[in-house]
Amino acid sequence: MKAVMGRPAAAGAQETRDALVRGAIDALKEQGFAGASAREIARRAGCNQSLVFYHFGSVTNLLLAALDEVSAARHAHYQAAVERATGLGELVDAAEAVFEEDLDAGHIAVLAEMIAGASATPGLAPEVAARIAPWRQFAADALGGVLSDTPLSGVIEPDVAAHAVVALYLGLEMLAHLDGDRTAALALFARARELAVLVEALSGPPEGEPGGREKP
Amino acid sequence: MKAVMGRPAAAGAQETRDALVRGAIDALKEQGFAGASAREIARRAGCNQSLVFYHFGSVTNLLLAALDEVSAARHAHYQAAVERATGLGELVDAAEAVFEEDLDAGHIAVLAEMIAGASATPGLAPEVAARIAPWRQFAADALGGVLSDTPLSGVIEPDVAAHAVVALYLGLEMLAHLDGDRTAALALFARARELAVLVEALSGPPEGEPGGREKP
DNA sequence: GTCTATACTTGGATAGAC
DNA sequence: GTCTATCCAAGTATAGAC
Repeated sequence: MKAVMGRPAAAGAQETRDALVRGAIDALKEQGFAGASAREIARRAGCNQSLVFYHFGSVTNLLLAALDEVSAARHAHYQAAVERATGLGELVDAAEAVFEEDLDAGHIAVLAEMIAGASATPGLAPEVAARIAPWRQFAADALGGVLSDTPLSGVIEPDVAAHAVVALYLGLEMLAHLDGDRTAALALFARARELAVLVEALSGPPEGEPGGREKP
Repeated sequence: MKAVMGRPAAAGAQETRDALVRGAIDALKEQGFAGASAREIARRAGCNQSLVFYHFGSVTNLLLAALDEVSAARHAHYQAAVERATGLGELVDAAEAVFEEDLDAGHIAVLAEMIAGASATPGLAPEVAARIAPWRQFAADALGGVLSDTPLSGVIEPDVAAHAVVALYLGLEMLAHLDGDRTAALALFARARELAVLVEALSGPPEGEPGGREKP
C-alpha cells in the first residue's frame, strides 16, 4: 500500500519541502535576503541544514521556490477578491484587504527581498523577473476590466497603470515593513477610495444597478 | 604650512573617505546589500579593506554614510529642479528628469537596498527610516505647493500623496533595475504628464501667464 | 594613514553513516 | 530521507609594522 503512486516512497519528504519553503518565506520576511541562509532556514523548518541542498540543490533555488509558492497562492487569492469587485471603488477595497493580508503573511516582503537580493547573485535577476511578470499581467487585467466604464479609459493604459500598481505595492510594503507602521499606507488607500468613487460619479450611473439591489 | 587648520594633518584622508563612500554606493547599486562587503567596497575604492573600519568603524556605518551622502546630494538637486516647476505638469517633468538621473547614478538603488537590507542587521531599520523621512517631507512640500491651485487640493492630502510618491519611486527603481529596462517607468511618466495637464485644464487658466510669456 | 597578517565567525556545499 | 562531520570560501574585525 505504499509507493504505488508516482510519488517516491519515503515518508515526510513533502512535509520537509513545505517546511523549508515556509522557513524561507519567514526568514526573508524577518531577516531579509542577507539573513536567509541555509542554516537559518533549516532552523526555522526544524531540520538539518544539509536538507536544503538535498531537496533544492542550492539556497537560491529554495528562495525561488518560496517565491513560486507565494506567487501561486497570491494569484488564486487575488483572482477571487477581484472577481467580486464590480467598480473602481470596490477594486480599491479589494486591493486594501489583500494588501494587509500580504503584509501580515510576508508575501510582498518575499518579493521585495528577492528583487533587492537579485543584484547580489549572478543570474538571479531574470528568474525573479519571470516570476513577477504574471503579477503585472494580473493587475493589468483587473484594471482593464474596471477602467473601461470610466472616463479614464482614454488616458490610462491598463498595462502602464499595472506597472505603477505593482511598483507602488512593492514600495508601500518596504516602507511599512521598515518602520513597522502601515498607517501611512492605509491612509493612502482611504484617499484612493475617495478618488475612485469620484471618478465613478463622473462616469455616471450605468444602466444596471440604479441603487437598491433586488433579486429578480 | 600644514596642520594649521582644524583639519587633521594627514594627507589624503578625506579622499580615502570619499572613495570609500563612492565605492559603497556603487557596490550597493551593482551587487546589492549582500554584496556590499568591506572587501568589495575597498576593492572599488582602490584601498585596503581595513580602512573601512579605521574610517567608519563598521561596514554598516559606511553604508549609512553612503545613504547620507546620497540624501544630501539629492535634496539639493531636487530643490533646484522643483523650484523651476510652476504647475503640475512641470512637476512631472522635473520628477522624470530627476528619476533618470537617480537611476543612472544609483541613488535610488542605495535607498532600496538599504531598506531591504535593514531587515538583516539589528538596529539598522530606524537609522534608515530616519534618513528617509526628509525625502517624504520634501515630496510633501513640493506637492503641497503645486496642488493648491488644482481641484485635487480637496481630495488629496500632500503628505499622504508624498508617501505614495516615495513608495512609487522606490518600486519603479527596483523593477527597472531588476530587468534593466526603464521603458515601463518612462511610459508611466508620459501618462502622468497627460493626466497632469488634464487636471490643470480643469482648474482653469490662472490669471497670470495667459499664454505667451513676455518679460516686463 | 595605510598596509600586511591574522584571529574568529558564518555560510555554501559535499561525503558518508544510519 | 535525514543526520553528523567536514571542507572551503568569504566576511568582520583587530594588532602591529611602516
